Amino acid sequence: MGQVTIKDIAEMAGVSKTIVSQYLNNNYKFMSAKTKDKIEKIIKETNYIPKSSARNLKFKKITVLNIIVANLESSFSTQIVQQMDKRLNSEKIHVIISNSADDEKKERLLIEQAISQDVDQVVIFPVSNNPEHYQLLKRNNIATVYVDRLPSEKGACVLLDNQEAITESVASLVARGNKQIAYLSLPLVEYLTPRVERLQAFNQAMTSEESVLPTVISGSEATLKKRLETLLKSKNYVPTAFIASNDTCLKILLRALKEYHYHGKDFDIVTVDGLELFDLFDDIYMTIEHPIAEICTKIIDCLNNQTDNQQVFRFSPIYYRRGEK
Amino acid sequence: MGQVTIKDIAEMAGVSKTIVSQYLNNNYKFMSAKTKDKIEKIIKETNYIPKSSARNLKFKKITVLNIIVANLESSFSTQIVQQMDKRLNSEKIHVIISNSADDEKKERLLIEQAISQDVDQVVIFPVSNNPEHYQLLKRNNIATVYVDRLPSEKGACVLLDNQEAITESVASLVARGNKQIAYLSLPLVEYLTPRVERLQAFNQAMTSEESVLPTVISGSEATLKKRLETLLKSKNYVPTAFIASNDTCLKILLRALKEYHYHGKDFDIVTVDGLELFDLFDDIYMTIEHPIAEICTKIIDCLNNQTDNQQVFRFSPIYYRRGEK
DNA sequence: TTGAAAGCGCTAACAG
DNA sequence: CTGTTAGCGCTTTCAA
Repeated sequence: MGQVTIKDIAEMAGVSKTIVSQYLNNNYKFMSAKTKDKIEKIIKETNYIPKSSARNLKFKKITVLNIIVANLESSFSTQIVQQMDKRLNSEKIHVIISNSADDEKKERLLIEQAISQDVDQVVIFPVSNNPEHYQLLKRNNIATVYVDRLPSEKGACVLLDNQEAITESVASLVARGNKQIAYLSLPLVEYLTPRVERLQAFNQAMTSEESVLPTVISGSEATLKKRLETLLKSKNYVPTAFIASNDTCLKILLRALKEYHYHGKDFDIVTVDGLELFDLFDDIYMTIEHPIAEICTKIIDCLNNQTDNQQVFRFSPIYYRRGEK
Repeated sequence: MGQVTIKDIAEMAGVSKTIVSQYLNNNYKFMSAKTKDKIEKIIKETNYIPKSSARNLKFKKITVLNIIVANLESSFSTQIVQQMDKRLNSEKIHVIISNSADDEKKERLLIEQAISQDVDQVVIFPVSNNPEHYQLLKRNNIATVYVDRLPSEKGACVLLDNQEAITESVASLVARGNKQIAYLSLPLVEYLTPRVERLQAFNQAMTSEESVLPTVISGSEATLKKRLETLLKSKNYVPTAFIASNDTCLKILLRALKEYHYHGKDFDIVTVDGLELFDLFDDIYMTIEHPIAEICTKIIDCLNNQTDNQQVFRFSPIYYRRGEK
């Protein structure tokens, strides 16, 4: 008993495909109650589910939204995915998720797959600065929203107000009397908007804080770890506060602090993302989170009003401070 | 410039659709070099990408694998997803990910969507014990592999050897001289295989350890937290060791220990999953992980030899012990 | 109320 | 080497 089709249902019900099709589209007004019941019964029995690929061939019936994340392990990504999925996935909209794994080639493949699968909407965490990828989406009339990173192509984009987040971080740390602040970042690739913007904001904030000594440490995970070790070992200068520009940096920092038995020595750590560690380490003075619900609302808005909303939208962060709860 | 189709390409190249179709299927043997070049050029220029929905309508061309996870935040799930995706996603196989969010209704919807989208293979972390859901997959000839939980329906299933994992945990803790061991679990719903099997293994291991006093604490996250607090506050009896039956329990435990300033008081914690916290807390004596690569190999094997492999496959855990590295 | 026919984008026989 | 034709599963005119 291979795939059952509309033809089978029609034959079993003793009607034509047309009637069954009407039934499938909840168009009962021309149908006798008897016919309707009969079709309903047969569909139930056979577990018939129409193929959306066939339905969409001539007339678009089902909207498919493809969320392409760059990193399945980042909490920001999974929160966006979960929220979007929860709000949108339904009989009418199918939400499918893909993972580009921070790989430019993979991203290209996924975009091509999206097009070939006749996807209608894409929400993407871009991993390349190759405009060609994104032009493909546009050419195929796919409504697109970029998340977290400014696209090389004109389009709707949502991201954190990085400037505000870091400015506030510095202000908080200074207000608490810190004179030596270290800033941790992954490699500063030019098109990785959050990294670049956050560091810029840090440097800018520092220019007006003359009494504070800043240190910037950046590099791959391994490099970052090494540099941090060097810093912590050099007994002459150890910062009193750290800014982890994302949760990966935060974890590296916490490991290093533990290894050098610096835990409990009263540091002030501020981090962007990584809220789940907030409750576990007193050293984390403040965690900065993305306003997920708000961002998703805007994403949905942009998907539906693609022409009006070809801009960049920045969102004020949410601050979790120690003792506030 | 809406969707460009095979017809457009054929017209632009001055040939029939057939030739273009042959080109698309890498079937060049009947084609003049000139024709081939012309088609190639036009496809490049127009960024034409054929629709797999149309290709698959009559003759199956592209395989679609749908991974349905129950919890996007569990590291086991994301690791499986990433590994599977890395190994399989290609021109010939599209891997799409969905999230049932531990919701039975959602799972049903996703299964129906998979069928309607003409998915060929499903890898699912089941969330219900409703056999009907899974029969739907079978009826539609979808190759299915269940992960982590025994299905209510006969089929291929891969999961951790929970018995071995917990037996080994207890043995380790006892060998280290622990006389009071507390076991933490989320609610013991009957069809949540890992929870049930692990607790059974714990109870069984305890029957042969007469000198050890076991405590079992289970419940929802909130309940677990409360019970743990009660336990830690009652100064008369505090365990010397804990077994966290998964990473959610581990986080609750670590929070509770911190809140009561028990950190650094030399507990022995063993946990299933949650390796990322291993380096951050000395109290974690051992972390038990799933052998992801091995499991994925078996999943792929089962997908491809569906008829031979309708059994349950259990995998020996990987143990990370403090000081081993 | 219902059915026949055309067509969506694509592939594969089969003719030329 | 290339084109014609039929058909995949479904929806929608349009006619009965």
